[in-house]
Amino acid sequence: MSALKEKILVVATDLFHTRGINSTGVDTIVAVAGTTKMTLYKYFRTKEVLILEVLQKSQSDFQYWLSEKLNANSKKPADKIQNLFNFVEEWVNSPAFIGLGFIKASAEFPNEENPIHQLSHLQSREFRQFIGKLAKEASIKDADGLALQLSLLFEGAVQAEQMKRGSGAIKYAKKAAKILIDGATRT
Amino acid sequence: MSALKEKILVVATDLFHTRGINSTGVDTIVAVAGTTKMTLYKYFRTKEVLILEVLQKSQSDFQYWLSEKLNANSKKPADKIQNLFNFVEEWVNSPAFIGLGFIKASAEFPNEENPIHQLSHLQSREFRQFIGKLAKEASIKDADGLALQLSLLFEGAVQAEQMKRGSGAIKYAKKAAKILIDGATRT
DNA sequence: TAATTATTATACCGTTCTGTATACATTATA
DNA sequence: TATAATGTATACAGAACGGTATAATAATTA
Repeated sequence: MSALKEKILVVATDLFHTRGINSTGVDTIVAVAGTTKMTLYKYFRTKEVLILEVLQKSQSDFQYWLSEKLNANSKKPADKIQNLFNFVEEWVNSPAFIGLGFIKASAEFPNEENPIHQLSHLQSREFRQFIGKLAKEASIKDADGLALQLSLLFEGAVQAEQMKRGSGAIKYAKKAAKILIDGATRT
Repeated sequence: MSALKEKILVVATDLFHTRGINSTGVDTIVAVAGTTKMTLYKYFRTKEVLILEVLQKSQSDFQYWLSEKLNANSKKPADKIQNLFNFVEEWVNSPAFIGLGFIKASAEFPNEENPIHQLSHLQSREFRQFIGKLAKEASIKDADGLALQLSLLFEGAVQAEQMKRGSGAIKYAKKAAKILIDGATRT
């Protein structure tokens, strides 16, 4: 990928999160990225395409980071699901944390027929399935049910943290997750 | 309150939720409400003031409805906290459900110095304190901790439901809430 | 009825928005 | 060195935005 295209993606990601998507104009993006609109529109046909690519990249970066962390820590399925929120906490507390793209995007584009909303919804579902897979590998009975509950805690905590940093939400989400996981494991 | 002012508030509330706040222009609001900009700007000094009043009304309406339901059902504190998510489920599944205003507003206005963001944050905190009061009255040890956890589940479930209606999120949130409440009560 | 108030109708201002057209400069490649 | 691709600079079109000015009309109250 072109260095300039990547720069635009990085800058747009940051601006979308700190100022909102609709409130960030392409003029601002190119100014901060140090380039021009002509170049931006060469790599991204429309602003909507740019938004979609930003969402894609943010989510795949996060999922990749999380998978690597989990695999590096332990190969045992039971450990993986137990460690999930430890790494989520690490992610949330890292300086690079800027929230979850698909939460904000789905709020700014509530129309279910909007491609951005659809992608957000897809990403939310995919992350839930990722947790579901962890739960199934750990031989948890109602794996999808637990995955849904953990994803609610996850999204709720991220929501709380992106509303106010250092809210302590993730700490209690972690405790709640442990209770729910242990309860589902015993069953 | 003037009938016209109320009509504008109702219409704006609906449009903000179905199309997003920034994506809804005042021209659209007055057209749907069947009035003119002159009238809108008579009752609301700026669009920002209109947004703030919409948020205020939505949240106080919901909180009032929930309090009434809880009080009508049982006066025992232990029942109240146990029934919380039953009524939340009723609210979410009602046709009138359009989501939580402060979640969307905080996403669209991420700047912490923005009055809309500040109000959203305040409302989120107030609702958590409302749950905290229920927990304290039910003599739960770590009442604030439980309140935080329940609010994460609540906001996560509402977030999921406003992303896709009938997602079943609230059903599993209810189950998770019961586990967390029972766990905190036994302690 | 007269005076006041509420509401409409409409045109407009200045700004910002996405997206494009045109011309020029730079860099890489053959 | 010639050719092609990449990027810059700038101006602008067309629409939508929030908000205001002015004048006319309808409803309320004294």
